Amino acid sequence: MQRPGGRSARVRSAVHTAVLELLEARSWEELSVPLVAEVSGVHQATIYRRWGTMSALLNDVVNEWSATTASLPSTGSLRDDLHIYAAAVAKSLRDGSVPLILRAVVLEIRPGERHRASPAFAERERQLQLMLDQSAERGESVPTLAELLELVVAPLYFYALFTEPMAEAEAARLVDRLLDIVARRGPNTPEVTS
Amino acid sequence: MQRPGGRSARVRSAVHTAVLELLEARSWEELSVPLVAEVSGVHQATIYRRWGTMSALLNDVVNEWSATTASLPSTGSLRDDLHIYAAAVAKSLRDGSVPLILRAVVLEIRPGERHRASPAFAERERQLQLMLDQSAERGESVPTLAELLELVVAPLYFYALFTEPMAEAEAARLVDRLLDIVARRGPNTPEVTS
DNA sequence: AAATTAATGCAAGGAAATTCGCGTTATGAT
DNA sequence: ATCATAACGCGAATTTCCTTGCATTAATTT
Repeated sequence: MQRPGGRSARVRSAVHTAVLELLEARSWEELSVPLVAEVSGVHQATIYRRWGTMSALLNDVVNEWSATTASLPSTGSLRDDLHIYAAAVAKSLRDGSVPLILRAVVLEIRPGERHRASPAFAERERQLQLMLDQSAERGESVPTLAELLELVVAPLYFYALFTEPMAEAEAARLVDRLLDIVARRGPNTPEVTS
Repeated sequence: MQRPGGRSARVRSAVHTAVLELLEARSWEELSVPLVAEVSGVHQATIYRRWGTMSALLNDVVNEWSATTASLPSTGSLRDDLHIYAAAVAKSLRDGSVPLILRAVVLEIRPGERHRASPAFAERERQLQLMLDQSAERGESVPTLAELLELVVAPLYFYALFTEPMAEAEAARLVDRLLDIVARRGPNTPEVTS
């Protein structure tokens, strides 16, 4: 019989908060369970028993973070929705802690093991597909999810990881290019590729 | 007075080889200096003295690897060059050890510190810019470096990191889309943006 | 509110990682 | 060939990380 409420929830929250604080303040390699224990006020043994490894703890933090991230906009116009979404992603990627969370996701990749999308991204993709579907029902010509990922999301993450996070204005440029391609393909939406 | 040759070079090579072996064989978090020492036959203390941390060692391996990577193609046709390049990147991203090296690059990002492109990428970008310049001199209409990065390189890395590495055929699709955009913009190359 | 028992705290113990002192090897200069 | 010393090997000391057994707290059931 599990006991998710009360003290356990408080401990979980304290540990998560401490991890996020440390991710912003210290460098990656000095992040450790004993440090998190000290900052959070939770005992080491508790953290080890509940999460096992630093890596698993990071993964939990990432899932929590993605779940509580603001939901997608729904203005009735795909163009507006995408602009808002792209700006939000660009902003979050500039916020400091998010690139570090990204590193946690990257660390979860195991060699050999064919890794599906990390949970954080799976949820995001589901929401994006929903946005596209709703737009299609309104009769707009919509890009595919793959196009959205490749032309908007991928560049945002690429720059954030390897060079400098994009400015929000630049992110808008990505959306415009995507919609430009879609528009040129034809305003009347053909059959959806099954 | 430094002594880069002879034994030092041999030690460096043995350690690098061991790291690459371990990156392919074991999971990320069981990678450690003592393990590298055992596999390479080089003493722990030597590794600690020369590289300091596992992270710094990984960075060194990455730089070495990028320096010895095959140079870019030069067929006389930008389209062919790009297809070959994209296929090569896609292939290397499927090869197992390279995604792991990618992680090393990502891990080098320090909080706060405004990170420019890592040396490995800076060199790659230089080579790509050269390819584009040569094509422009031949009178072809060329994309900008940013366009090439955003439309071809970014999706390749995005998929490799967060879902599944792309197949080489899919990579070709990215190149076609890029060239399609460039062609529609006008076959006559305008002034180069300074 | 009494009872049951997850979940945590605590402290000691063991395991792994990192550093240090010192003797040895062999590179590069003379 | 000889010399000075950078770089390495070795083993021990030290620090840090992780585990384990037991006592305590408090969430949940009755």
